[in-house]
Amino acid sequence: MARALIGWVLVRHSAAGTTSGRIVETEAYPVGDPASHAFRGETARNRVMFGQPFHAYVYRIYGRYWCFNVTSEPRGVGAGVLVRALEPLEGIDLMRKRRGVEPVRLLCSGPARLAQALDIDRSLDGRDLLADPEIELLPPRQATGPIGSSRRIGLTAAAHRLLRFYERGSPYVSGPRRLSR
DNA sequence: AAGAAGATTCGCT
DNA sequence: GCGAATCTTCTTA
Repeated sequence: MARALIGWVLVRHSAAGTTSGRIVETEAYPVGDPASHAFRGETARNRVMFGQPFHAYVYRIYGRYWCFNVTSEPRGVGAGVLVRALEPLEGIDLMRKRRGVEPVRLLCSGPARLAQALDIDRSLDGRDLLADPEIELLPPRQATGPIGSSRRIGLTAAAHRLLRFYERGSPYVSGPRRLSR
């Protein structure tokens, strides 16, 4: 599913306006993965991961940022996909205002950056991404380019597995340019 | 009740 | 490349 989500469009409707972007980078956190928040069972934080698929799992990281995930398994099974980067589509000036930076390439190229650009926080945790009025996930509108995979970023546990997926050559992928090749 | 670690980003060297 | 920022969550005592 992490691979399949490349090219889908994440749309955020808020009072300030609409922002959206094409998903160009994801990471999978499957069942049995020691790096997954769901690995040690259900808790107050990760409870959404054990609910229905295609719902938003939003958590705080390092005390200052938010990360957005798409749940991926049926009720009772804890797993999800971290959305790591978007190619900005709508609301670019609003994203600039929220992020405090100008270059389009820096607006959504990282999990916490895209959450800030789309004003995603804990209030969206648990939302149905196929039916919610404020945040929605739409199928690809255009052809998706070739997809690459690599080890995941920033992890200590199970870092060797090829569970990161990205659109090859996209300038909107997180990290240094080599990560998009 | 206290402490350590964390799916990151940014600024400075 | 390195360290700080900053706080929630989970683990251990």
